[in-house]
Amino acid sequence: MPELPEVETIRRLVELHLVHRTLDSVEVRLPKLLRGSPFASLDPLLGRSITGARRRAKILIVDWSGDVSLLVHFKLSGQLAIEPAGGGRIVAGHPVPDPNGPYPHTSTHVIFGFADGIIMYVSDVRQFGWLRLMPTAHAVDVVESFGFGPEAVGHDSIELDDMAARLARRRIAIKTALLNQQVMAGLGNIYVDEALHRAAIHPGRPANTLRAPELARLHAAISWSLERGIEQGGAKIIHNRAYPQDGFPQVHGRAGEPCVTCATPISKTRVGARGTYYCHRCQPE
DNA sequence: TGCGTTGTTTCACC
DNA sequence: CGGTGAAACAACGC
Repeated sequence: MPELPEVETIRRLVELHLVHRTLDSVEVRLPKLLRGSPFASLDPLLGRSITGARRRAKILIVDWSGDVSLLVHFKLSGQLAIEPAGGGRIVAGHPVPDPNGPYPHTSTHVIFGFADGIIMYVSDVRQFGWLRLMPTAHAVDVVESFGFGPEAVGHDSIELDDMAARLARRRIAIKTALLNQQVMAGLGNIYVDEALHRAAIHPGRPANTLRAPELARLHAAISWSLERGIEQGGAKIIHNRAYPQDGFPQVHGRAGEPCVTCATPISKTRVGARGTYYCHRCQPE
């Protein structure tokens, strides 16, 4: 479930709490999560400190002293929790299991122990995520090898004309096109539903049939939905229901709840085999 | 208990 | 080569 806003939230937490902290211990309880990693363990990080955290698409890049970088993909259910020196716990990413319960738990797979007693937990209920450790010089190449399109939000995000050109050569459903990270990078199943609702476009519309005003609305709506998500520190969807009530997300996970625009009950359907929420009145075929 | 779940890859094909 | 559509895959909770 972590999409761009959740990963960006995690990135900011790492930057805020962990930069310049030295790693005293690391325990990888589920080594298979290092799948595809050039280094088979995280031990090379011991004694090093975090120098910064970057993000490209839904990939987090944590840079360490000694010019090594840790790439993390949270996939469906990855989560990061930090217990700062002063106590308490800050959690971002997937909201399950209960962030207020005891840690580590059965889905906690990597535990980082930093100086001053700061602890960072990487948890993943579905175990679909991965971590890859590599020289920093390789990190950008590895990320580029995924062929991501421009970022969907931010200072260097995709421009309207570029987005229009990319969509013009596809006749697949607009929702499916927007989920393709090579078209643009960052949207997932939650925020794509939010953006299409905001832009009043039916998720099944062939991408190449959108007209100029619709493309302009969509471009603005994509930024809007991702920015709202970042502001809020990510979306909270538990068992296909959105929280808090009457909050954001406004559409995804809200089947049967009233549309914020017209009060029509939100519908649930499938587009490209993905659960899709929309308002059949605001977003006609 | 088999189904639902999503981000991503793979594959056959045009 | 690039787009399409469908299937597959990861593994768990309910």
